[in-house]
Amino acid sequence: MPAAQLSRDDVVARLLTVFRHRGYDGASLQELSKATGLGKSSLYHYFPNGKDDMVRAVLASLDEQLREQVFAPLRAAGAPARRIAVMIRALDAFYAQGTAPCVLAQLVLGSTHARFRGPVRAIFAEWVDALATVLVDAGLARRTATARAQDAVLRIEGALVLAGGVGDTAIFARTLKRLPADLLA
Amino acid sequence: MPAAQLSRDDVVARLLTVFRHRGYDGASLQELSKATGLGKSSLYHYFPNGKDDMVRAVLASLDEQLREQVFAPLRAAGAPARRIAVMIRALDAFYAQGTAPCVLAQLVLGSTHARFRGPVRAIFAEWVDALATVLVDAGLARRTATARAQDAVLRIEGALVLAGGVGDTAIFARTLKRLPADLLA
DNA sequence: TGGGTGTTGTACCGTTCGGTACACCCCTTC
DNA sequence: GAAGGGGTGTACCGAACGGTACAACACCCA
Repeated sequence: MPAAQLSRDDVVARLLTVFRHRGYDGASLQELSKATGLGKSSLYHYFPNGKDDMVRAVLASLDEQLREQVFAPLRAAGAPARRIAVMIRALDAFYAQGTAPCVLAQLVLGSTHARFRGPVRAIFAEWVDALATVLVDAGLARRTATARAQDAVLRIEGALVLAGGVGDTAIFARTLKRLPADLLA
Repeated sequence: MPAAQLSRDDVVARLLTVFRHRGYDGASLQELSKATGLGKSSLYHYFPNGKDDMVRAVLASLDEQLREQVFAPLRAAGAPARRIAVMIRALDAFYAQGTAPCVLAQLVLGSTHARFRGPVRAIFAEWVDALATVLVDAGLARRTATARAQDAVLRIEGALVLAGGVGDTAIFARTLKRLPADLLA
């Protein structure tokens, strides 16, 4: 029950936006505090181990969010193309049309890559697996399905980097748009 | 003329390895000092504006390095497939088979994305342009050539992220391997 | 009405941060 | 061998860092 009626989920969501934009090292307690409206003492009340705990909470929340918005639809019944379309719509929103960085990429690069390896790896693995499931359902062999799923995930991550790098969000949009055809080809 | 006979280029190269692994915020002067063998005072002698100058030197060095090892071969005469192969060999070495992060991605994400936007954008743009040139030479229309060139660059960046994220460098290797065929298809 | 619990602001801790001042040292050049 | 200047180590600066201690608050339940 934080100050301004923020639920724990809301707090974690705000932490996410700081970490995804600043990275672990760039996210200071001061900024985290301002973004959540919680003083340092409250932050440490909810996250006793400081930034480390905050990132873990962010990753757990992200995992849950992706699970219901992306992985579950991907594994649900229905036409493969339709299931992929659901994922794409969710990703477009989550990454704000390519303007918002991926917190996973942020954590993989940087000095924290060892510390959060487990949860980060789990999310990526689950993502690839869910996507591969669709492709298997579409008739592809498991091996090629997995390879293509990896290619899709890696393209999304790369599109965020390149779009940010050249300042052209159309790159992200185009990458998303081409995904279904390339996946199901 | 640094302490241990390091040339300026060697110093910048060592700065690059720190920044690519730690990011801007994660790279402390202490680590930069240790990596180069230069004391803080010497570092500030060569780079009067501190980390900012160091990163600019790193980007300039990277630009030059890519120019001669990647962009020039890409634009040189010869069969398109051959030119692309040269690029791929260079990238495989530069990214240490997918184990070393990209400093450009590091700077695009993180809190520095505005500060170094210019040089980062220039490098990405030049890379895409050089690659598109090959594809135009191979007979593709300019528009499709550019789109495919962007796709290739973004795949490389994404492969580095995903390979790091799941701890599987084979993802990077496979991505590089498939590039020529996908590019020239 | 009186705990008790969860939550918070304030003040503070030691450390490290990026950055500076300066004396010194070596090596050249005359 | 004196003068100069590039290069360096040492010591230091104020600020910000991540993190803690603690007293007071608000609120619920008895």
